Amino acid sequence: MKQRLARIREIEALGYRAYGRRYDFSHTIPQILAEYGAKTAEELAPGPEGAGPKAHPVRIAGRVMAVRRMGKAGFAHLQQDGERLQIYVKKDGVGDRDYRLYQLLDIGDIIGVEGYLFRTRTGELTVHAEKLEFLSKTLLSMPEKWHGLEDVETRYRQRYLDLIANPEVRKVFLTRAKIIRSLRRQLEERGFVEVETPMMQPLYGGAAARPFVTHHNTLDIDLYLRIAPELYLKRLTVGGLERVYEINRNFRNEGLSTHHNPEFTMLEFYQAYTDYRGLMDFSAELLAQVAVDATGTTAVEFEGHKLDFARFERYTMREAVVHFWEGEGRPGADDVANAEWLCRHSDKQTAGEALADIFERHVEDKLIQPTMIYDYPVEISPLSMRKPAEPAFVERFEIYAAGMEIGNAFTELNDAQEQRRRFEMQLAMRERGDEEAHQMDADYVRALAYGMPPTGGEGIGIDRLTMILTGSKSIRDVILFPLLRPEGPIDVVNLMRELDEQ
RNA sequence: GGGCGCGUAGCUCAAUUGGCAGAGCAAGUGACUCUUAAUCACUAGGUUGAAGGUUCGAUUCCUUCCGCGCUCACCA
Repeated sequence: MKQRLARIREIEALGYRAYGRRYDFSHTIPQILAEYGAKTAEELAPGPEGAGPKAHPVRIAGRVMAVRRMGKAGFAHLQQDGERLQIYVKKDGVGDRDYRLYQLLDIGDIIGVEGYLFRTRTGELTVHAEKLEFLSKTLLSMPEKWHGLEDVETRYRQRYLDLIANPEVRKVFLTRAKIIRSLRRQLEERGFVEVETPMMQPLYGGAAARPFVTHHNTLDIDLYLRIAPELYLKRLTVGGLERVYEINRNFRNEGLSTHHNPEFTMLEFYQAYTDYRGLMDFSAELLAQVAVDATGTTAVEFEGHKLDFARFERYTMREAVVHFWEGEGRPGADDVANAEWLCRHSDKQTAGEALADIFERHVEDKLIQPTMIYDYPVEISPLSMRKPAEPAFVERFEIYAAGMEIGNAFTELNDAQEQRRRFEMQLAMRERGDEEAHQMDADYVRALAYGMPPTGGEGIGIDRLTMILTGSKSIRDVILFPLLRPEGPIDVVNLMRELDEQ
């Protein structure tokens, strides 16, 4: 770093700014590659009509990623938007001052180059430089040039380096943006309105999870970071926003794993006058289109499996247990409907909880193909409507792919009296020590008491969906800054202070 | 929280049974006006994650701690 700080003075002595200002480029590097990438040397060279040697003048800017110097001339690669273009700098071509600047370049510096396009002897599209401008100095050295940056911890902590060094990482996050854009566009086309509801909530609800707690000083109250936006969004359907959605963060104070980050992004949407059957059909359409928008096809590769979002499988939870059971003691349809059999195969208290438990242990990780599992036990679904013919079950389904849950949806319970009873059931569970049981949300019950239209609601985990559509096996690879333990002192700053004092 | 594994130069990695801590890239100096993992010569770069222990001697063996990864548990 000492050398590089000294180099700043050399750059300034030549009359350049080490930290430049505005640079009006004529093309981005990807634009040049797209526009001229297919042009031959002859097409770029001065034409017979006398187009002149500067037929294709360009001004570009980018980060220096490689330099090859050969005495009085040399090459460098500039990177912008994840793509690289070579420049050729010849002492005769740029003059002594710019050539001296070229000799001072470090890998990682950001420069502007004005010149014209040509092809080298080996055929690479290159900018023949005529004028250089210095735009920003790097004080630290870049990751190694052909292994890139591989240390997983550094990649997560210093994501900017990961993005510079590993172009495929950039692609993952661009795909994530496409997924979100596709969902927004499809929802907007169907008349959904995007809203924002509180992330700091006096009562948390809408899911079973432990919350983060924070404090508001002036009001002197504790607030919870939301575990789900659900109850607020349904208040809005009461208010006549019949199609609403929200894409934003939820926070759950739980363990970290390759499938869990404490803050994660959910899409939740609510549509009045439909039910879970309507949402199953809608989800299949929505996700198939997202897959196309993000990857160009409905069939994606994940961990060696071909997943086709154009072909959703559907099973009831009970069917799934029968169908996917492996090994000894495979149950029949009558077994999974039998409370005694269920309780014998789980240590849960009720038949419904036992069924869900058995499903999670025997089925969930086998749901590789995109699958919808429907008809859930009422015990684990305090906010969904019961099936009229089967009151032990609710009109709920979850979407699975690659062995992960990526969505959860149900016909919303809009009977205020029944909702009040369900909350009281949850309160009883809470008193028995279940930290994750729902709190009574009196305001929500009051909202329902004004009448909510029959409504279907759904949540889709954006991070997990992105994992599947980008082939990422850890959720940390699809979150730019995943939660890590704090790093401790960063000695670069101390070094900078010492060098500054000298 | 449990189990397994990893931590060596800025980066990517070596180091035999416990016997002088190394290479490539990056960096510095010099040569070179079409190179592309540029090449060639030379130079510098280390608290081997931390602390303790065993030993004549520890990157190597032991203990504890720190950080990270995988995995199990937890997590509709």
